[in-house]
Amino acid sequence: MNIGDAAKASGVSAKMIRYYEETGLIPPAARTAAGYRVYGNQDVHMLRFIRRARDLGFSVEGIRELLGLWRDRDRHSADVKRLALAHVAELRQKIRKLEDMATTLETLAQHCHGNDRPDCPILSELEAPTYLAEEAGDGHVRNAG
Amino acid sequence: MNIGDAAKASGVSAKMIRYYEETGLIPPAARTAAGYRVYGNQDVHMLRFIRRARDLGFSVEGIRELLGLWRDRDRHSADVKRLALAHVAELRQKIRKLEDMATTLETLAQHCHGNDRPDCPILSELEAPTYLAEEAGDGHVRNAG
DNA sequence: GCTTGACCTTACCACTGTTGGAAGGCCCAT
DNA sequence: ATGGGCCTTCCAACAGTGGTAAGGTCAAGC
Repeated sequence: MNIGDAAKASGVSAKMIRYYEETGLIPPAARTAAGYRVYGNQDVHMLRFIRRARDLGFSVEGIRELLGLWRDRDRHSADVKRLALAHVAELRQKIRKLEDMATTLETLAQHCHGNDRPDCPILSELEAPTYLAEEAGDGHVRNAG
Repeated sequence: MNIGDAAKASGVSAKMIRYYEETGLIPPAARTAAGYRVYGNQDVHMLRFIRRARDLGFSVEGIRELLGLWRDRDRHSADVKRLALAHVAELRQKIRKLEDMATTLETLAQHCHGNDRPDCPILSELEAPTYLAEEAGDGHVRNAG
């Protein structure tokens, strides 16, 4: 199977397959005399595994660890679980951050008349934080002059 | 004021200030005879504006529009609001995606014994989707086998 | 056997936003 | 004039993907 077929079968683009090989995420594929990469069903299986891990938001590094566990028949499911839960924690943290942004902005937008006048609390906020105020705990310089 | 002072005063790193100038987000700074960039209070003001917009998750492109509106004394607050709300929608979409990932993974992890045995539903899932099924739309479980 | 076209190869560039470093110039204080 | 700290530009890197160029290869048709 050539790379194009493997790509179709796995849902990972040929581009990405080469990239994963180059960065060592997957072992180098066998080659034909002409230099074409050759893949078997086992490889497609692995590629699919990778794609699903990516769909779950794992980074390439995370996937690397996951793959190691996957290949290790003597793995402990505790290790897999730990990896997954750590990733969930990361995800949740990102979500929290994004939600803070969204709610702040939404509150601001609610207070914006949204008409043809120029005055807008969103811009005011960006000029000088009021709602945001003390986000990163660096004290209170608060527009000293 | 040199770039270092402007950086400290605005919370945008000197590196980033140069980058923003290079990419046209901000106008080229005035220069001394020696080529040093020179900034005034107005510039620091703008830099702070940018930093806050970034803190709210706006992309550089979004900030570019925001800045345009900010500078436009004849702006309509409706335009600002529209921009902000569009960004909120993007944010919420990202959040939803992330949340889907997190809950899926969490569910999987709950079913994982997390012991020293190798069998683990997380890896099984990555091998062949069951919970995930059709990722982007309805989360219909298809365990037809 | 030759052409065509689809596919493959490597090797770059772009994007997004930020950080880091290197090599050298400038400014201020001493 | 020397030293330290700031400034300058350029180059690389991160993650991950898309794109493009220039060329080789394979399978088919005529």
